[in-house]
Amino acid sequence: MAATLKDIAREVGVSVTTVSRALAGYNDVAANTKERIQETAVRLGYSPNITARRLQKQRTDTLGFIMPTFGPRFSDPFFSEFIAGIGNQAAAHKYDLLVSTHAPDSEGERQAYLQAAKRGWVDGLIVVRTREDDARIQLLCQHDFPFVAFGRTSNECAFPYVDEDSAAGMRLLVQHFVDLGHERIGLIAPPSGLMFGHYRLQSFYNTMAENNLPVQPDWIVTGDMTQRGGAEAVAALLALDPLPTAIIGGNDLMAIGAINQIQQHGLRVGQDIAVGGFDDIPLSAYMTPPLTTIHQPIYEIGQQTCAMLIDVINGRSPQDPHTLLTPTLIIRESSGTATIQMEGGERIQSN
Amino acid sequence: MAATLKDIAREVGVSVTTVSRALAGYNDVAANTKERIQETAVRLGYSPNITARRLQKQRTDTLGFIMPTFGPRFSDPFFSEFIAGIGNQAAAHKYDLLVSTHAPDSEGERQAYLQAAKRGWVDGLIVVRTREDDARIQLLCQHDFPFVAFGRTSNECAFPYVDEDSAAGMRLLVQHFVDLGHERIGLIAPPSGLMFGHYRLQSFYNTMAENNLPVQPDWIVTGDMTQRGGAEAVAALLALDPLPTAIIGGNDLMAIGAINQIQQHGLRVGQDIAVGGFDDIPLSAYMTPPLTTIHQPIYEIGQQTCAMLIDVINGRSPQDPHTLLTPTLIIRESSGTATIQMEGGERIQSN
DNA sequence: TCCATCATCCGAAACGTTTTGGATGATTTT
DNA sequence: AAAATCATCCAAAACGTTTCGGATGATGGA
Repeated sequence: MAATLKDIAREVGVSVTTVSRALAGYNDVAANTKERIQETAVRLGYSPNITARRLQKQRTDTLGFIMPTFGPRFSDPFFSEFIAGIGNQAAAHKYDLLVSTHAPDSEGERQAYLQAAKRGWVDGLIVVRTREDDARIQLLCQHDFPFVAFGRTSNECAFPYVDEDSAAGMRLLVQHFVDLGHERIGLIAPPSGLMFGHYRLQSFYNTMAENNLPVQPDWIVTGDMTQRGGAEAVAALLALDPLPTAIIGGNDLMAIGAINQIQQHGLRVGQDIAVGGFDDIPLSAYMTPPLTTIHQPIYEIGQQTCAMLIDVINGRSPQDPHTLLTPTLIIRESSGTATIQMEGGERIQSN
Repeated sequence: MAATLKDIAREVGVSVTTVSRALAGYNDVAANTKERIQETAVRLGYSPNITARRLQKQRTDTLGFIMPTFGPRFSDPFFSEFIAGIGNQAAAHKYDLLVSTHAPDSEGERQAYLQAAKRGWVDGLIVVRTREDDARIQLLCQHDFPFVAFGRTSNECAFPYVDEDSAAGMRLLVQHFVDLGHERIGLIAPPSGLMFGHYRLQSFYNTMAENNLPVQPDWIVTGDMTQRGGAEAVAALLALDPLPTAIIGGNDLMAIGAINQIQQHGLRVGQDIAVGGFDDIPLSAYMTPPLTTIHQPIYEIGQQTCAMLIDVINGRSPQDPHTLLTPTLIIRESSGTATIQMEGGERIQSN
């Protein structure tokens, strides 16, 4: 149906080789033949068969991204923004983006990574939500398959990554609350096993300790990164006596779920209980009260991760392929600066 | 590097053809040769080269999805859920999913569809957020390229689609408010040109008319489908005198933005002003107050659209490839049933 | 004994591209 | 006039797979 090089060659009365070289811009084709070839190509609506080209070039010009989704029904705004970031960057470098979804640590996920690591599916992979002792990363390292991760891991193998400095982010947030006079701070932690959760948890303990504040085990609960998870997890915190005066959500979604529950309990967020989150998803500014949170430039992270992967694929890996992004604290009303500040706390500004 | 059919053939001492046929399960290969071939394939870690297979079979086993994104920074939870829906369905049928992002109606988008319509990139496309007189659909129809749309359009060409019955959804919502006693209802409409916005707008007018309620032109404003857009657009409504007593957001994101602004103005949502949305994104249940909205089963829509596309690609197109999903009304506190109901309004239940 | 049938195998072509390593004349240089 | 250079072209191989149309030899029936 669609025109091929052979069709053009026949039409112009020249060999397939010449057509190929003319269209590719080589200079060993006479100006006027080149012109005739180009004219015919346009007339016939020629467009190269990408599959054939890929077979010949032994590369797919395609990047892979396997979304870790919890359950079929899911909707984390993180991913649409992240995909937009890698997608646009990929397109800018003439790469396609192949997306598939699998439950984290499932057999299906393992299979997907295994298939990807075999030659011919994609040229490289982007890995997100790294886990402690991450089986995916181990597998890719073993197969020497090009990939870049968003997030670090505890595996020993060296690999390129982009990561946000979770520890710094948590420190900003905890210190913000401590400076406002809070001493009992609850944490809705991400599920254990997630690397960034690990960093955040550690940093939570550390920052509290630096301020000579004790941490009750009861103050730490775990949620599954969804609003529902946040709402469910915060119940345990609201049952404590004395109540925590501040609660940190492991991500904005959980913080939003927590806010909802706190308000259902008749407590005022930002006055009775301060709340903070992580991510600065677009919605966080439109909560009532607006959510204090740690800003993550998700789109840019996607771009950088993708750009680094393309470098790796083309052998242009930089000497230190590790980017650690410094997060910023976005102070909004949910941390209650308006009220508590008057009691003598000093306001911390981010930059 | 990776093993090919030829490697196995050499190892076993048999032809490439035989290896291919043995592995494909044909019955013209002796049982014991088949066994030796399989054993060797495993030992060599053989996995077929997908590109070569695609070239030979003249199909890519890949579906395409071009996300219409407004601006680089964007994050509509709709898309992560929708992608999960089509992605899982595609995987179930051994299809890959190619994703790219383009601004709606941009030249880049046109190019992307043009390239896709040429043979060899993907086997079929999924089109979302259909527009009135949709250039993408026109182009695909012209090229006779397989696709399924989520949403209808005003183009005359016939094509398969899945759509939600926007008119019915809007009717449910408006009638709900009317039944609660509201007469001045504001609408933050989706940008003009979007087909579902068109249906919703028409249905808004119709339902108001059916209830013998006038509609002031001032009551209709337009937002860009983001929280920010909703917040900005609602300002015009809040400047009216008399104020609308109910406001409908063209989607949940805009409704949430509107709620935020209404509360900033010192008005109580659900008491002073009722608010409704569209989509029932997971977050809508966790607003304060929780958002009354029209539920869209986005994940299922993704699945159905994808399943239909696969049917179309394989020539199994059903006689009537048009699915219209009936939406349901989810009543929550933002429509103020708790208070206004006491004034005599009758409560409408969804099912 | 001869022919048909059957089980098993394989050569070659095909998919559409890129690339290698020249070939062919014409033009320039010596 | 011979040799070197140059511009232009192309045949064939290669990428790895599937499939078409037999080929081969063994087995069965007549």
